[in-house]
Formats: sequence, structure tokens, C-alpha cells
Amino acid sequence: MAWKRISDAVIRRLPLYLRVLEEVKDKQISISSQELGDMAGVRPALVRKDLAWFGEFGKQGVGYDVEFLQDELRKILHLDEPIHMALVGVGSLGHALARYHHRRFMEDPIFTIKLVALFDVNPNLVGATLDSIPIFHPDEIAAVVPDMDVQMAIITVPSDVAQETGVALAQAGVKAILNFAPVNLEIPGNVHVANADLSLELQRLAYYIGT
Amino acid sequence: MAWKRISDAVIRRLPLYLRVLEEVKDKQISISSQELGDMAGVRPALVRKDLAWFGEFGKQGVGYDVEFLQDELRKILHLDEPIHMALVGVGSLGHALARYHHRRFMEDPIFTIKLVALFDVNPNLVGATLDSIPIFHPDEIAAVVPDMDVQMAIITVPSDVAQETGVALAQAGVKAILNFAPVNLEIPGNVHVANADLSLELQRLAYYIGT
DNA sequence: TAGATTGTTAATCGATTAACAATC
DNA sequence: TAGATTGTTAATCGATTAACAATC
Repeated sequence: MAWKRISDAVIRRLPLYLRVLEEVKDKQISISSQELGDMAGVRPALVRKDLAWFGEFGKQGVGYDVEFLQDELRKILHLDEPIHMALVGVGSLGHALARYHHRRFMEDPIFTIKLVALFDVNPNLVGATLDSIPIFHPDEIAAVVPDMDVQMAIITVPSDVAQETGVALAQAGVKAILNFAPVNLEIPGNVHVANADLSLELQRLAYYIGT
Repeated sequence: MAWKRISDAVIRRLPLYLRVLEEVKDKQISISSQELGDMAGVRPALVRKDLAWFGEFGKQGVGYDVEFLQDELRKILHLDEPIHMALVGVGSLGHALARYHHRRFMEDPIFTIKLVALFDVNPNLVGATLDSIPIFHPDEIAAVVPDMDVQMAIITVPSDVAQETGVALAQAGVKAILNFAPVNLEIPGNVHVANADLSLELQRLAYYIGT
């Protein structure tokens, strides 16, 4: 399976397929690459090629068994068991994302990524909880991350401390980071960083108001 | 200039270059594609190719004049004059994004995308303001958008009303939408939609915790 | 069996990189 | 002038699409 590196473009579409499968799972037993593609906004040939990287999940003349494919995709994305996540920087954005994520987690039983720890330098927050999630000082990252088995993190700290925050998380054992700070993080080791810089996205979109 | 469609991959890198230029503009007069590329995380040849789509901005043996290139990139991205933006759905996420964006706008004079109107169905919010930005009922989109010259919008409404919200915005004349709802919007006309679905991003990242 | 749909191969398309003549 | 660096062309690389034999 992991003998060949699978491109990021492929991985990016798997959660899209997962969303479609969840939507149709009560209505039908199987789904064709045609239908799955239509609903996900992807060409059927590409759907088949994407899935074929991981195994032979379909049946000729029939399509893919919805629940089986759902299970397989969950396994591939490590969503078949709980994932622990931390969030560093409980400012206005961090606070909102924490609450938003927590509500999502509570409402949707198949959403397995759980926020278990928050970090902030504000002494008024340290020691308190938000939606019953404990808030620690960032100095405790090295201790808390292994302790709570945290594997992913969201960074919502100010730009000037984003880099050191990323490094601290990586050294503590975090494997994937979603970074909202408007800086390009340079993280050592094989830690995957995804950027979710709102202002960059808006500036990019501005291009299209003139077409 | 617009005689040939410029690929989205190119447009996506322009704000990155803009950020680098802003960072160095007090320290140096000109910058080479090598240095610009290093700081933006892009190969120098690609930097030159990207910029060459829009004109001949550099000087052989010297590089690019920082302020001149900044001006040109701002013009290309329509960031040389104020852009009015609306946000629909003042729930916890929308509320936080509005405040976050507003602070960014106030602090950073070169950030020209201004949030001028909020929309929400909650009668306790309609008629009030947030950071002095007025909150309207979504029924008023058709009237307010042309009135206030709104060109971009952020959607943070619940999934089940995201599609109709998008259509209403498009019909009112909005040209670009940043959608945080976990649905694939089908918007008529040449409206550009970018998705910023947090849960999709996290599910994608989860793949990398096992590598 | 006949019809449908997969998994896979080959063809196409598009984006990135390397190389270099032009020239500041 | 000599050195540096652009803009552009050709080569490479990777991702998507079309086509179809295999088979449920």
C-alpha cells in the first residue's frame, strides 16, 4: 500500500468521496463510479483510478458497495479510530474554531477527530476549560502532547510565534498541523503542514471579481 | 492580458509573492526571482514564468523593483482599490471570522478587503452591529448587495441553507464566494467559489498521521 | 446470456523545470 | 566591459481522460 507515494491530489479527494457515501448510505447498497463522481464533482474515470491505488474495491457490472467502501476509505484516512487533536492559540479565531469543531464532533458520530487539549499564554485562560476541554500553557506542549496521545494540531497563534509553536508541536510528536497563521512554517521531520490562511485565500479570490 | 485564461495555480501564488514583497520592501529596492522564490517557497524559474504572464516587470542583471512589482501585483489582484465584502451566517464561526477579519483590516493598511455587511436570520442580531458592521436579514441580500457595492462574500451558514444563500448572493451580483459550509455549491453564472471546509481539511490531514 | 461497470493501459493535457540567448 | 538575471523556449514530469478487455 504505502510502497508507492500517493499524490496529495488523490488524498484530497478521498474525504469528498466519504462525504458522498455518508449521504447515500441509507438510500442505496451500491454506487457506480459515475454516480459517485457526479456527486463529488469528479470524472468517473478519475474516481476509479483514485480508488484503484488502494485496492480492488468494486465489482464489474455493479459498482462499489457503499458501506464497504466507506469502511475502506476510513481505514485509509485513519478515521476508523479516534484521533486526538490540540489547538494552540485561544484568541477569537481559535476560540471559535474550538467551539465549532467541538459541536461538530458532538453532533456527528462519524466525525472521529476529537479536540482534547487547548493551549494559550493568557493566564486568565490557563487552567480553565472551554466546552470541558482543558486549557494549558504552551510550555506544557512537550508534556501534554505525548501524555494525551495528540497526533494532530491546529495553530491559531499570532504570526510571530507560529514558527516556534510549530516546532514545539513537531518535537512533541504531532504528525500533522493545520496552520491558520499567515506564515510559511518550516517544520523539521516528516510532519505534514496544511495552510489555511484566510487573508491569502481572500486576496486570491479578489482576482476573480474582475472577470 | 485577459486574452488567455490564466491558470488557478498561477493566481494562487501571487498573494504569496505579495506577502514576501511587503516583508522586504523597507530593506531593499529590488529582488531577484531567486530570492523571491526562496522566501515564497517557489522555484525561481516558476516565479519568472508566473510574472511573465502579466508583463515584463523585471530588469536583466538586476531583478524586480520591489515597490513597482508590488503595485503591479496589487492591480492584477484588484487589491489597488477597496473591495467590499459581506458575510452571511453570524453563528460562532461567522462571528469569529468577522471579528478576526475586521481586526486584520484595521491593523493592516494594505489589506483592502473590507467587511461592510453581515447577514443572519436571528431576530436578536438583525438591526444590531458587530464591530460597527450592520447586520441584516438574508432576505435583504438582493437589496443590500447592490446598494453597498458588495463584490465578495463569505458563507458561514448551516449546510442545508448554504446552496440557497450562494444563489441569492450570486443573483445579487457577488462575483466571488468563500464557502465554509461542508457542501459543494452549484452557483450559476461566472461566480468563483472557493471552499474552506474545515472538516474536509482535517480528514485529509489525518491521512498523514500514519506516515 | 446480455448489460453494466470495473481496473488498467495508452493518449492527452497541463504544469513545472532546465537551459540559454538577450540585455541591463 | 563583466557579471547577473531576465523572459522564453524546449524538455520533463505528473495528473487527468479516454478507451476497452475482463468479468460480475
